Amino acid sequence: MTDNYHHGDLKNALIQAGLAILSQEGVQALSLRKVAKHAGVSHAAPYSHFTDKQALIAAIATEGYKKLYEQVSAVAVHYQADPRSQLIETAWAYVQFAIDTPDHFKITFSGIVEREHDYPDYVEQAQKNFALIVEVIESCQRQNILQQGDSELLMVSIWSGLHGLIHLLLGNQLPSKLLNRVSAREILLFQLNHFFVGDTP
Amino acid sequence: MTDNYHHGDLKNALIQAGLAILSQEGVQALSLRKVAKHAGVSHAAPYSHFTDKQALIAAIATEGYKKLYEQVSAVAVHYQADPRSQLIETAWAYVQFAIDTPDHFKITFSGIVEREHDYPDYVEQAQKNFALIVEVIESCQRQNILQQGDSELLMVSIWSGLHGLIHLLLGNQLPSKLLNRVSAREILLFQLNHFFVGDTP
DNA sequence: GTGAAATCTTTACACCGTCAAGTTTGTGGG
DNA sequence: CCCACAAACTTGACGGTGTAAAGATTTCAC
Repeated sequence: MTDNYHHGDLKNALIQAGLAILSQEGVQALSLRKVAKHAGVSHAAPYSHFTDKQALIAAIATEGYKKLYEQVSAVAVHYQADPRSQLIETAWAYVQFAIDTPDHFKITFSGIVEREHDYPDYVEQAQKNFALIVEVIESCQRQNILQQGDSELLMVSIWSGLHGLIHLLLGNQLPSKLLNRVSAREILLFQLNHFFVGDTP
Repeated sequence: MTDNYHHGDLKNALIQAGLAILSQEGVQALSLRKVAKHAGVSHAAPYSHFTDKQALIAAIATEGYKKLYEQVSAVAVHYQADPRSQLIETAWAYVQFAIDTPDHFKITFSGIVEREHDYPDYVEQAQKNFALIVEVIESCQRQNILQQGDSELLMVSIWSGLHGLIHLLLGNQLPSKLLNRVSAREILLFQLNHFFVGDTP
């Protein structure tokens, strides 16, 4: 083995290299050639494992969903006994993931998927995350902490608020005037409060 | 005048060319060279009017904010007498802008602005839009349709829901199962209802 | 062991952003 | 009037990018 051929687990190494570049130089700097160089491999080597740059991005995005699921589900288990805290803290886990690794978050939710059939792994992980949040919401509904009715509609509404907050935060589109006054967590709590029964305006 | 030099209003022509490419081929295909060719000009000509590709994008984004302001303020005036409808319809105008010209919307809200000082026009238009929505919300507060208190905090919460919904819509990240059941407008109304006083869960 | 399949390299091409130098055009001061 | 100067635009070049094709090397099934 000349150390040049048959890296061993290049596919995964490329994903990890992509993540490293993503966290060090941001999403703008993520290129196939740079990923390849970072993995110590020729610039066309990635094409043995990914049909496309899109495919690499999809794999990185899938990884993002997996990591997000780990963190969110851990929080969900921890607050199992208290559905209200469970909803708040799982939502907060989303925000934290976005703040900690903004570029990974951006890629994960950048909407790479035009045709869902192209990246089944990605779709699977997305649905898994979706289902997890729906479960949290349904457990809130069972305890009458959230209103009864279409849990997916409720989920999308709450999820939208979450995503919008993150998107505005990462895009520097919230007036710093406001951010000096209230923290991201306070905004999140303020948002969520409008959905809880009883805590209404 | 050989028709080659001194185009007349190249700066604006480049922005329009960018918008054309954006609507025809999407944000991925937007390149300086293609914009230049589309305007019938050499590939380096844009550098006489924009320091950067970023600067062109900022100009296009600024244009997006202007167009958005026109549409939203027109709706705001139309529903002046009814603050509740005013909030609903201005929010819906946002969603429509995003659905009608998704790539222009994406660029406008892609968070190009790292240093706010770089593109003062962009920041100005952003703040103008922000202020407009805050006004709508404050007029709702005056009529006790929305809760009293920090209007900017309230605005950011509602705005987050709006942006999140749009982001998930444009990113194809809402389950089609749900979208077959409820329309984007119904999701928006469902969201907004949680903020109105009296219409509480 | 041998041939086929998988993995990786090399080469090549078109496109991209950007810079430097040169060319053309409009303009204002003498 | 004209001419120097500034602004607007072209040309050419550089390094980087995605990706396709062809060749080299290794592994693996038979």
